[in-house]
Amino acid sequence: MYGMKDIFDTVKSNRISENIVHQIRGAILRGELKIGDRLPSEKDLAMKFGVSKSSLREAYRVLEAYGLLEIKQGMSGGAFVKKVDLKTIKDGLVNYFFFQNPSIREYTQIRTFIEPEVVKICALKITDKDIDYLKNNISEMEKEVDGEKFMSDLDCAFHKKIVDITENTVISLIVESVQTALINVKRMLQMNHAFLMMVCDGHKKIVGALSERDPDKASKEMLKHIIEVETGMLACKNGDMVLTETGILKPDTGS
Amino acid sequence: MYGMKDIFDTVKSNRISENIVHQIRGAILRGELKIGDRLPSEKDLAMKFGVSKSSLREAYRVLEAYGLLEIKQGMSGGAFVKKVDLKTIKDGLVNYFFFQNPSIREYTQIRTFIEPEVVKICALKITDKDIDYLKNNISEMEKEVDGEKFMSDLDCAFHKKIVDITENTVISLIVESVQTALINVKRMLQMNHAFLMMVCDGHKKIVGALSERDPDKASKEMLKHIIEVETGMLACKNGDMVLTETGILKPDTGS
DNA sequence: ATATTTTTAAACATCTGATATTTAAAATAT
DNA sequence: ATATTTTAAATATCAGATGTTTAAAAATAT
Repeated sequence: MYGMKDIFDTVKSNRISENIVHQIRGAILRGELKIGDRLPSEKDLAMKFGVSKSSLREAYRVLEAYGLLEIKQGMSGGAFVKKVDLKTIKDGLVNYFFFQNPSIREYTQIRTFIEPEVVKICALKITDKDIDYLKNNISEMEKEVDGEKFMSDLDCAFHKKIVDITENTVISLIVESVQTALINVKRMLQMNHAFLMMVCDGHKKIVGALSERDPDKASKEMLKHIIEVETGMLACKNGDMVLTETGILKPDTGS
Repeated sequence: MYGMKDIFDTVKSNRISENIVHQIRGAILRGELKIGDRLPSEKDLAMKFGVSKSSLREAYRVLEAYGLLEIKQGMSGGAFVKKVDLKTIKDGLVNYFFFQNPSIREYTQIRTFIEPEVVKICALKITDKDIDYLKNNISEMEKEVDGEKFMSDLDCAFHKKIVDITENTVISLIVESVQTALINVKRMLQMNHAFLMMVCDGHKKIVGALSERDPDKASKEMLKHIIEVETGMLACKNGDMVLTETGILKPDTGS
């Protein structure tokens, strides 16, 4: 008998709500319930399942937390099957990374693997309209070199735009998520004016290479930019420092 | 006034439970609540917040769905702050990818960016014990070339082991998640014996290169393996086919 | 007829309070 | 000491009442 332990999940809960969550999620993932479908009202479905309203409500809440349902109040309201959106996933990753607390190096490493390749593809597919968008993004950024909060959004939007041009939903998800997580790290650091100028400059060079439709040049500029950002972030905190659970920066005393 | 819309999130709900979720999640993410901390009992906290038990219960349920809390019944039970685990994230991604329904190409592309680089690092850090583990994994796999279900787990474990050697939590998360998502696609296809043999063969060559501590060779073998798997999967479904919402394979009529 | 306002009903949101079940610890018996 | 039983704290579930939201229907005014 080959490792039975690997086949079955350990049963830990017999909660009614979990059972219902499992059934409804299963129905969605099997395609029996489609986007926009309206589930029965709490009262009706509770009756049908033979459980109390509260148990059913909890199930609906969990499914809503998963991003699988949208629950609307009022007449012709109810629970509707919904496409899971990126925000749900990103929020989950923020929660995950909070405890994982990856180093700047860890974030940078994955970026150096993906984004230089992404921009290569991008150089071959990019349109003039896309280039205008990116150029506009940079000018907006230059106007805002003092407002870090706006910068973060523009920085995200820049990298998001580039990755979206590849039309690969998996890569988009990953790049955007890493970007979001990194922004959260940046927020903790006090980025100075020089850093923000450096970011703008890097973006300009990338767009320059993209305008020339030069994949290799774009790739090199992207790699340089990512490394520069890492260096800048590390410099923003003299010595090795880590983000602690209290959100305060303190020296990394090693593990 | 620079684009106010970008600063504030649109307020959509005034639900009590959501407010509580927001507060508790915030306290965790600010580090005011740490792993293992026990929150007050439902009754007590409901009193403290001045809300009903049911509203508080819903909040606890949602936080549990996020993976931030573990709720235990019985004496000295209650709600405990918990590190978000990988399963929570993976399940979320399964939900997300179900609707996104990426093509095999999209999965393969990201793999070709990451895993050949990962295995390079791996070649420099791998220990003899790690190699034994990988070799053992392959022999297990060879024993099971007929039991596809077991194969999937072993296949995942193989790639997981390699990525874990890099000691980069961000990359591990991504590789494992893509792997899991891909396994779900594979499950829908009827993988034949030849395919499974090919996987084993690819793994053997990768481990061979790793044993020699040859990063470039390992990288090339990994890339070859990934492309072979893609080709094999595409071959498993004559013509271009997609995973539909009903879980059935049908010809991709293009978009 | 058209536009505005009011009413209405369906559905979720919240509250109250009771009962059942689970579980670890404390008490008891062996 | 060990095994068993009891107990108490906490969640799980249920039932039913009341409040709030919301879109559609009805009534009203223009």
